[in-house]
This record gives sequence, C-alpha cells and structure tokens, in this order.
Amino acid sequence: MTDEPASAPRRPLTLRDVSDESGVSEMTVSRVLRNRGDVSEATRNKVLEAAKRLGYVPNKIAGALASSRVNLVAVIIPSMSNMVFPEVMTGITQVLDRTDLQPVVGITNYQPDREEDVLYEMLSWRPSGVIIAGLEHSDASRAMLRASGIPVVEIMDVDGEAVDAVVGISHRRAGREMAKAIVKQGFERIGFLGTKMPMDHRARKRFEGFTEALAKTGLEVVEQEFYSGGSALVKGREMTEAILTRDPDLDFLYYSNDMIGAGGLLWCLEKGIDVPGRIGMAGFNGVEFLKGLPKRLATMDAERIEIGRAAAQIVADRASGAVTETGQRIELEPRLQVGDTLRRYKP
Amino acid sequence: MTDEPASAPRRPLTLRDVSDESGVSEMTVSRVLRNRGDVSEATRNKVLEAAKRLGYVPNKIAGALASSRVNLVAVIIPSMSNMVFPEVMTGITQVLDRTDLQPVVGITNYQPDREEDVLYEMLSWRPSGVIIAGLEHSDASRAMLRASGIPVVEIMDVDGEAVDAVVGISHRRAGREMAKAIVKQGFERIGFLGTKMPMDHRARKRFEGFTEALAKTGLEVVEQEFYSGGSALVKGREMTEAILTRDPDLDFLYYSNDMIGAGGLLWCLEKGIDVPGRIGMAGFNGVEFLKGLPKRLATMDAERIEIGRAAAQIVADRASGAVTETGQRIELEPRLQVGDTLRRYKP
DNA sequence: ATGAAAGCGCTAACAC
DNA sequence: GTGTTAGCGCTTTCAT
Repeated sequence: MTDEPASAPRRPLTLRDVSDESGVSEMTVSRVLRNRGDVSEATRNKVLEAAKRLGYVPNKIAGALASSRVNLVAVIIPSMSNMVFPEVMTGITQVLDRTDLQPVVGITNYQPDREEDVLYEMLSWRPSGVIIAGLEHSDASRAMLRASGIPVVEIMDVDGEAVDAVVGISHRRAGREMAKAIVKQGFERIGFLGTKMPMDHRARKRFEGFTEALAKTGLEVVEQEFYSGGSALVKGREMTEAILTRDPDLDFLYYSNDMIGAGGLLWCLEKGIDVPGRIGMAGFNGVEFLKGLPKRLATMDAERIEIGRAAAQIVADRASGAVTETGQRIELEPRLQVGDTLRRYKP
Repeated sequence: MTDEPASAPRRPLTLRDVSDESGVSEMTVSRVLRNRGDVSEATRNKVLEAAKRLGYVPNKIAGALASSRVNLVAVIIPSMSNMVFPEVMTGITQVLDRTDLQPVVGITNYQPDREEDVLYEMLSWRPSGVIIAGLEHSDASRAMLRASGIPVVEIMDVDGEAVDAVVGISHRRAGREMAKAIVKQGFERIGFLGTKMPMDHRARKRFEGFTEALAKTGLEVVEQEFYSGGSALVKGREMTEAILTRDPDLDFLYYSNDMIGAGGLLWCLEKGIDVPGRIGMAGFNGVEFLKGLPKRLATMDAERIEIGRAAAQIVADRASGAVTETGQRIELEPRLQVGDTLRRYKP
C-alpha cells in the first residue's frame, strides 16, 4: 500500500511536472496553456495531452504575480437576499462573460466597517477593477479606492460625489417622480413606509425627493412607519395595519421597496380594502415578483440589470486598455410602472 | 503640474516602500502586518504608522505564493436569484467570519459545463477548500475535485456518491415524507408541479421519493405540469390553472418549490377555491417569504442555513489542521411545516 | 519555434 | 527582537 493515492497528491502539480511529462520546456508549456506566441501543432498536442493526463490546473497565484495581471473584478454589495443585487450580478455577468474577467463578490451587510474590511481584503488580491454599491463609504474606503489605481465604478445611485466612475439612477428624482404621479391622481393623505433610514442611503434619498416634490404642491407625508430586519413581506403587512390603524383616512401608501409593498397590498386585499379606489399604493424596484400578485403594485424600475451591464462594461473597457478615460457618469432613467394600484378609478 | 497624482500611483506600493518609510527591515514589516512573531511595541508602531501614511495594502498574491496558504473558500452554487442559496451563504458566512477564511462565490446557472469552468478557474487560485452544491458533476469536475487535495464539501443533497465530505438532506426522503403526510390527510387525487427535471436533480429526487411512497399506498400522481424559466410566482399561477383545467377533480397539488406553490396558492384563493377544504397544497424549501402570504403554504424546510454552517465548519476544521479526517457525512432532517394548506378540515 | 535567465512581492527558515 | 537568504510557480525578456 502506498501513502500517496493518485487521487489526492500531497504536492500540487506545477508547470515543471507537465514539462517533464511532455519533454517540452516549461516556457513552451506555459505558452501552449495560455495560447500565446507561436507553437507548432506537434508540441502543442504533446503538451495538452500531458497536462490532461496529469490533471494539471495552472497556479494563477504564481501567474498573477509574474505578470501582475489579475482577471478578477471585485463586486461589493450590501446583501444577497435582497432580490435587487442578484439582478445587478446578472447584468455584470452578462458582460464579463464575454471577456476573460471574472466577478468576485463581497457582502457588507450594509455595515460601513464591514465594507472597509471586505474592500481591503479584495484590493489585496489586486483585482482589475472594483464595482461597489452606493456612493457613501468611510474615508478609509474612499482612500483605498483612490489609491488602488484601478477602475472603480460606484453603482445604483448617482446623487453624490463619486470616487471615479458611477452608474445608477437618481433616487431623489425617483422619489420626486413618484410623488408627482401620486399627486396627479388626486391622492392627498399620503403615508410612507420604509426601512430605518441610516442603513439605507438610497431609500433615504427617495424619501427626501418624495417629500420635497410633495411640498411643492402643498402636501406632506402625514404618517410614517419604519422597520428593520425580519421578513419584508410580513413587515409590510404589520406596518400597513399599524399605519392605517393610526390614521384610517390615509388614501395612499408609498413603500420604500416592493417587498413591503407586496405585504401591504396582500393585507389590504384580504381586509377587503378597495385598492386603489379607497387607497392607492406604490413600491420601488420593479422586481419581477410583483407580476404574480393579485394586483400589480405600482413601482419604479431601478434598472438593475442595465446598471450591472454598464458598470461591467466600463471596467472591461478600462481593463483592456481600450479606454483610458476615467470618471464616467451614466445616469439611467427609472421607469414608472403604473400597475394596478396607482391609477384611480374615474368616479 | 505633475503626471502622477498622489491619488492614483502608477506603481502599487510594496513592503519595500513601507520598509523604507519606516526604517525597519522588510521582514519585520511583514511580521507586524501579519501579527506574527515578537515585535517590540516601538517598531510595531513605526511600521503601522508608515503603512497607514502611505496607504499600503498588502499583496496577497505574493503572500500566497510565498506561504502557499490562501484564505479563500470556493463556494460553487447554481444561482443567486433562487432565495435558497443566499441563505446557504448566510450560514457559510456565519462560520467563516470567525476564522480568517473568506468565501468566494461562483455561479453555474445549473449548467454542468459552466460548473466545470468555474471550478477550474477557482481551483487555479488554490483555495483552502471547496463547497459545491449537489452531487452530480461532470467526470472532469469530479477528477479536478479529487486531484485538488483540498477539503471538498458537497452540499444540499446526500442521495448519491460524494467526492469527499457531504452535508445535506435526503430529497428522496423529503419527497416520501411529504407523500405520507398528504395521504394521511386523506387526499387521493394528487397533481405534481415542478421544474423540468434534467435541470434540477434535487427536485427530481423529491419527485421520485414522492411517487415511490404514494405507490406503496396504491396511489399515483394523476397529473403533472412542468415549467422552466420566467417568474416562478407567475408560472405557479399558470401551471395551477392549467392542471386544474385538465383535471378539475384533483384534491392536492404538490409543488417542487415554494415560489410556484405560492403562485398557485394565490391563484386558488383569488378564484375562491377552498384551500385546503377543496384542494390541499404543499411546496418545498421553507422560505421565509411564505409567512407573509394569506395562508401559510405547507412545506418542508431544507435546513439551508444549517447546511451552510456545517459545510463551512468542516472546511474550517480541516483547513486549520485540527481535523484530518475526510469524507464526513452529515444528513440533516428536513422538517415538515404543516402551515394552513395541508391539514384537512374535519368533516 | 523554442529555451535560459531573471524576477514578480512576499514569507519560511535560519542566523544573529 | 530583528535581519538575511532563498525560494514559492509562474511570465517577461532576450537569446537562439
């Protein structure tokens, strides 16, 4: 019996092993494995066969160190269970799949110090670019991003100062436009339901834009309700019940995201409340999920896939050297989806 | 004007720069930055200040090459937009956060050849371990996993042959137990709704267990409906309508996941169908989401967070050298959640 | 078309 | 407690 089963070698294979096995120099083996430079068909095949026979997997660590090229793109987002960020990832992947770049995801759980750690960790792998959610970062994080010397794209939000490039929508504007659409339908006693603000800058900006636009028409948010943690759908129900108990005369509820909006909508329908005849509702994000509800909640599409695509394109262009420009700014237009809960029945 | 703004240096900083700035040898700088070995408080501070002043971020590529230690754990999953896998990630993160290991996620979109690519890419970074969803992989993937010489944990499913360690539930058993629970309530004309099988081995196994257990009681699935792609909630509605149109006498619908089950439930409630009096329903996964629906869909909890935790623990133990055992097998028990759609009203 | 030598930035191992 | 030396496994560069 041997101590070293073929199935789990103690020492990982190196180029050297493939070189020995094939009788070709390390250098030429390297060229074959990377499709670089001219190699005769004969040696090429010898090498490929040897590599496959041995089950050789190149060591990217050594390769990256030698070439100072790393085909990774750091993607730093607050959460994965949000429905929003997986879609951003879809957009990023769509574009990066056409290049040799690979996304690597880091999760911050909406905590600035966690973001700092994750960023530090990722930058220490010297990625080809960074795509990071939001414009609000700790001073240390911004310093790291600036000092990294690699393309940085801040995504989701354009309301603020960017380190380098930025792709997103204006959440203030999204809030304003929703306010206008609501007022236009004649709603007047408006309640707001959302996340606790400090955790979510984009929700805060939407709220600010919303109240600002209402103020211009002489209206204001007459009741508010906030939550944190827990199942958003359940929270939406609970908050809706709470706010309508406090003020039964509200005629519109604006939710800071679709999930709590969906919860509120389900609750109202169960209670036999006429939506939108008696009360109108709207959420934010435009998640696909809404299509399956009894009524389609009004919402505003946050252009998530498109944001991911555009951000990845900026990184890819810059990493390939084709583009040297920095500080690109792409503002996408949030699209109002009227659905079934915003347009009032004509009396 | 200078060509080289301090904000974006051409050349990334090295240990050497910190050494020069602090007047301490590279080696000692390295020790300080890694908290290794004894360093006097004085030099320690000198180094830390110099590093911070310069904004130095260590190069993990070089570090990993020199030490042949990489604190990354490759996590390979089919999808992020599934609600299931983010929860597995939560469990993994909970455990890894207490170590110096970091998860790196790769997405396969349920495609075996994509899985092969992602795996190859990740292994080439020489991670400390691999956590990979499912037991079904291409021969090449299995060969790579075996040859890697690092801990491999296959998760979610225990029905099959594992490369190394495995943590999950038996989906066949989950299907069997749901069948028994349904039969026990006196349901007899049972329909099944699910994903197209070849894409989803775990759903297939649940279906097999389900039909097998039904057969033992002399029953069978009398109608089936399959889907692929699209919004699961919408698909659930459409499939439910289709299957009940084909066979209006069905008295139970078993869905292969909670999302399509939720769609079906909403559709039935809208149509005024008495659930579970007229027709019973059950899904699979136990997603939190169900709590916010008008009725709680019966389901079976897949123990996702616990699976993530246990898998990460195996990798962490093995990576630390504390445990050398291989081939661990942890089978968790899926828990039936009766909800409101399985227990028949007493007549 | 192929090979030889040097070195990427760091850490292990060993001095002192 | 601190410094020195020799690589880690590749790729770059320059020969041939």
